[in-house]
Amino acid sequence: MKIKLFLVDSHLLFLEGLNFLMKYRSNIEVLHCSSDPELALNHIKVKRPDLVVTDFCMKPINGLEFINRVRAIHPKQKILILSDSPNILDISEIDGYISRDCGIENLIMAIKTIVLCNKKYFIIPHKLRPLSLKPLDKTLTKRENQVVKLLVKDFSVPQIARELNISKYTVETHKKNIYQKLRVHSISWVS
Amino acid sequence: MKIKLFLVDSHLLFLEGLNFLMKYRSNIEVLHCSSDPELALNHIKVKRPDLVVTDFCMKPINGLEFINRVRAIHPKQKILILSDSPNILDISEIDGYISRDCGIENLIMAIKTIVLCNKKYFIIPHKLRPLSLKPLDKTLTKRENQVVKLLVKDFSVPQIARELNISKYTVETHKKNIYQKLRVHSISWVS
DNA sequence: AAAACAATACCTGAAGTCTGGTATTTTTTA
DNA sequence: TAAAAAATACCAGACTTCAGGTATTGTTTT
Repeated sequence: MKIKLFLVDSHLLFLEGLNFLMKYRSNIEVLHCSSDPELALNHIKVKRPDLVVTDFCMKPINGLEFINRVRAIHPKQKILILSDSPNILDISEIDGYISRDCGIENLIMAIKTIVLCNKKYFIIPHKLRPLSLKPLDKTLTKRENQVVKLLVKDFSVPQIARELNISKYTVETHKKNIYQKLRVHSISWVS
Repeated sequence: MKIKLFLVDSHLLFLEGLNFLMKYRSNIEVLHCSSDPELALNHIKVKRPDLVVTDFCMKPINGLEFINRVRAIHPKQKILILSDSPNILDISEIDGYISRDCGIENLIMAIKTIVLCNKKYFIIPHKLRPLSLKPLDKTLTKRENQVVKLLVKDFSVPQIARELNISKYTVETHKKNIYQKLRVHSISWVS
């Protein structure tokens, strides 16, 4: 019985390479492979993978939102984050984290550990800061999402205020709320 | 006659996938494939690829330094940057830039355009800011490199001062010089 | 209709950043 | 050895960030 996988990663080139590796260098089956998390969410309603392997920094929905929405469909779905940057991440919410610096053997090891041994598997790089073991109970609002997207693009508060046609004080409030919700203390922890 | 390539990327998993794709899905030959830029520099002394395809954010030497050192060996070596983050980048120094978001067909197109048509090929994402068309004439000193490495890890000036056992004023001076040399105004333009 | 949520706006103080300086000591290179 | 480069240290002013508030106006949801 083959392990069945979903692959989600905004980096198409990475995704194509990984899909190809899985096909010809492992006995793992890729049920669905997409650079669009929305599309992946549609497919997960009908196909049940053993594991979802996903990037964290994605558009248009970020990793946190993606995880939440996967879990809204299948609450016990196993998820492995495959990323390389400092993320908002609550490690109690996922089944594993592995860096892009790792090799394919390591990834396959992670997948097998999670699916076959029913264990969690973490390789946490220096830049990653798992901030809390409590679930992030609050999700960002529409406006907060707009603000966070500009913040990670390195827009300053006055620039965001101009962009969204609101007061700089409002932007500061949103920023404050975003930090509280995501339990971070600087925007570099997000991007 | 096959196009001969060097692949350099710190993300081993990405590299392995790409190498595999090149082998079985194109008639491009990968002469050397490495996640260690130092190692690649050693090999480029004896093997002459048509094109070096490389990441920009690398350890222990960054993309800028890597390009400089490749050019010190072969001044006319063609170089294609394959990356995904906002970089210090002088586009006049390289032959192409392509994002990881692109597909394999796009990458192959870029490679062929550069090698066979002898043209430059750029797909510049939103986050990338090519800062100057003049070459960066000054390289960072040893100490400045130590500082910049901590800065991109999101260390504050006081933290760096503690880490390196020097005055915060010294760190500020280094930071100022780094910004001037790299022609940036914020550390987020580097990381 | 009442309660909860979302979006807006303003204030303050402590801390940090950035840019403009000056200036000395140590190390490297010509 | 003399000159150049690197590393060190300090100052000030304008500005930004972060965390702590308060408070009003819409918009959903129960």
